[in-house]
Amino acid sequence: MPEPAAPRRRRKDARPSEIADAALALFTERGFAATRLEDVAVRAGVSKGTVYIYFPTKEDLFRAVLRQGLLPNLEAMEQAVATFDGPTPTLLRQIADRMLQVLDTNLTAIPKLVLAESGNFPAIARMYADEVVRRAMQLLTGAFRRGVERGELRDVDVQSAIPTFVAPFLMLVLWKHSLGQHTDIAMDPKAVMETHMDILLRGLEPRR
Amino acid sequence: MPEPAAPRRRRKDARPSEIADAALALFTERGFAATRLEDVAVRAGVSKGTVYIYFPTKEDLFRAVLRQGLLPNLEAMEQAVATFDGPTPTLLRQIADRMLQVLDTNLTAIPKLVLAESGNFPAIARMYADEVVRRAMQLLTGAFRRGVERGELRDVDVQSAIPTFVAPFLMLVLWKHSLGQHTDIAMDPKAVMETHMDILLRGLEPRR
Amino acid sequence: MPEPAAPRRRRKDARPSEIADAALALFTERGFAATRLEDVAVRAGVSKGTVYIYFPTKEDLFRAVLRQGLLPNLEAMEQAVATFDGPTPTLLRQIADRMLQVLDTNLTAIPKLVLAESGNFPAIARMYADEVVRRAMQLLTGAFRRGVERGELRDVDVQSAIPTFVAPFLMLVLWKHSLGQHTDIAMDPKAVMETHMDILLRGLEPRR
Amino acid sequence: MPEPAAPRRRRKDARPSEIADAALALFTERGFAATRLEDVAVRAGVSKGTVYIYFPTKEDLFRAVLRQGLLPNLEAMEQAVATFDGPTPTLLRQIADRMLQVLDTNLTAIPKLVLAESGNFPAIARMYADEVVRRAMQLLTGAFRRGVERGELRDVDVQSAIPTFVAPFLMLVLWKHSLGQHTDIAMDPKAVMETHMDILLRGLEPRR
DNA sequence: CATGAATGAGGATTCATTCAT
DNA sequence: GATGAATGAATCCTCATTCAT
Repeated sequence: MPEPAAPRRRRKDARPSEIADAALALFTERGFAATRLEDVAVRAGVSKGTVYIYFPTKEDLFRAVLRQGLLPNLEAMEQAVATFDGPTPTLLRQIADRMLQVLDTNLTAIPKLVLAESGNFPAIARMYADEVVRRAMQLLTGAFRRGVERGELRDVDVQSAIPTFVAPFLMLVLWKHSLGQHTDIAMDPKAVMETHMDILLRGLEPRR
Repeated sequence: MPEPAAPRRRRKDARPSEIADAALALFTERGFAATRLEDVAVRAGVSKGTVYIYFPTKEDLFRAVLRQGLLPNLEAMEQAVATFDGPTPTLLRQIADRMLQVLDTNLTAIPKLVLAESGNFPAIARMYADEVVRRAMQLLTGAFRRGVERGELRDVDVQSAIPTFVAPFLMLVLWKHSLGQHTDIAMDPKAVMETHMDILLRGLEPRR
Repeated sequence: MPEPAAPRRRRKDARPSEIADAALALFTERGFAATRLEDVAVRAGVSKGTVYIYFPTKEDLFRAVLRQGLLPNLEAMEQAVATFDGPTPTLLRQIADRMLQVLDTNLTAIPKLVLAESGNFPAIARMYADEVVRRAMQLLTGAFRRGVERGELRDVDVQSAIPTFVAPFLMLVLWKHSLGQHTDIAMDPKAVMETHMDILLRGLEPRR
Repeated sequence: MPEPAAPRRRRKDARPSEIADAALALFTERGFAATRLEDVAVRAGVSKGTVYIYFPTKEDLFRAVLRQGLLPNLEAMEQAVATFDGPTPTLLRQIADRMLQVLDTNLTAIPKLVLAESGNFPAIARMYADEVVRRAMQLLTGAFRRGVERGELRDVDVQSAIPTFVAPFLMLVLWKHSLGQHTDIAMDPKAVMETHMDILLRGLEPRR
């Protein structure tokens, strides 16, 4: 029968998201299994028990972490694409710029996390594939098709072209959260994306 | 009363690599922390104790897993590039083909593993970055530079162009070992690489 | 701007006993250790913190639970026996009837509780044995002895005969709070006590 | 990553039942919830982990504890009753004697345990009620009916008479494992059962 | 060499208890 | 007084590691 006491903070109800933020950082850094709930608590500035007030299990915390902040961005992009009106190459550049901005965000930790843990959480993998990957692909497929239809892009197999477009971005994202932390190999996001778009758009230029 | 000779185990020395293979598969699937030594043992068809005969600790097993099989391939490629003699676009296509072959290999599990665990094993991350990534980049940088010098490729920032070249392959590799297992979203490696090379080479074509 | 008087809580001082009642019910059902203070609070319709206003620790609550309601009944019986004036068999029947009435009371939960927790609370076990069991035995011993002296009961070893008299009642009490909740095996208290008294009194009839 | 070692015993495969014995003792003494697995381990002379080799969860251990040794005794008694051939009062005395022997056994701990935990384990309560209580009642009902039919016992409501017969025994059993441990109130099993059978059999004597 | 029973440190989870509001 | 968010000791359970056979 315990009996001690202790101080306490008392910060509004930002608690849950503070905890989820801390968890996202640690899960990304160490992986889900290797992260101790106590470390999450410490990083969020609360006690172990407090984490359990908001998240019944470690897995629930994991789910909450993934829920926060992916869809919003995707929706914004979908909106932007749907309402865009100029030439497709410009649209693609805009998307690339947007990605570059997201790179500075801690949201980029999520893909690495999903990738690393998909084997342990099939349900989450499925959810992510369906809700995020599929939608992102549709978004891009739409943009590409638009370009082809308007005669602004060469008539390639749109479906297969998507990876060429996104892969470098994904690579930057993963690099940032893995090897990039441990080596001095240069990987300048801005330069990479610029060169990438240069090559890609030239490679998609319609034949004269 | 003599006993019939019991059929003893064959290939006693294949043991270590059998164990490492099993470990690679499980580490990739579940991550290092979430994989139990016992499961590795079962998958390798040996007992828990036997694993310890060959690998003093779980981390040693991890290191052994990573050691097997990456360098050899890289060296072969370096050789191929060094001795290649035709036009650079052809060289790049050959490299891409080679990558496509590697995709069917269980070696592709390694990048995912390194990516997922780099946070927990900085030394390994460093090693991988230096021994594999750096070398691969030099290899490709060399090929690109050769193309530029021979007037077969446009004069782009070679350093920054590498990601555009490799990222789709990396993406296929990671997809195969993560979300690809849990969704029916199509991702045909052959088609992807073909379209990719098509766009890339066209995008790198020197101006006429 | 005056606010309408909010309907405040009535019976502020009924609180402690309401809480003790809730605790008795839950302790009996699940045992002391398996009962969470929070559940007691919920059942009593108050908050966790409120329980602590009245009972400094869980163990204090336990003690309070046991204190309520045992002695009063015992005293009443002692009084009844002391003042009874008719034939002893009738006295014994009256005692049995009284027991039967107590059976409908939630007081019967206490014996089960004491029984289950005596290992964890030796002090309470001792208290219960001395204050309740011993007194009850004296009470009954007195009644039996009176019967023997008045020639209304056979001359048996009074001390050893008590269990024969009370055990069926104890059994009904325990049954009610344990297996009786989970089976459809019939156990009709009235019939049992009737048959019991019939056998017992006949068995104690003095020889002609 | 732990790394220590430790000595080890190596006692045949009595392990499981040794552990179950230790658990029975502690569960009875303190209750299921209040017993720590570690204490069971210590008492059984093994380590915490070893308990889990044989019993996946604490609840499984609980079930195993209950399984051991109840039915065998019941079956033996059923056998004895079925083959008995003399006068019914003698049969009843034999049953009582047998109970008295069981009293010295640690099997008597089980009823207390079931009683205390039935609220937390309804399934077990049901099982115990059906497999043990019901069978025991049938056994005794049979014996009583036989007596009535042979004109050796008075024609009472057999069903309701059972409690009068067994309750004192049950009381001795419970007393032994609860208050009996904490008080000096005398409760001599032999004397109690003797007086009990004396009263009971006289009370059941058929009218001349 | 191979085995798998045994060990115990480590981490997830629960809940009695405190205290700012 | 009442509340319930916060705390952290206590406990269940897991699994890397050891070692007698």
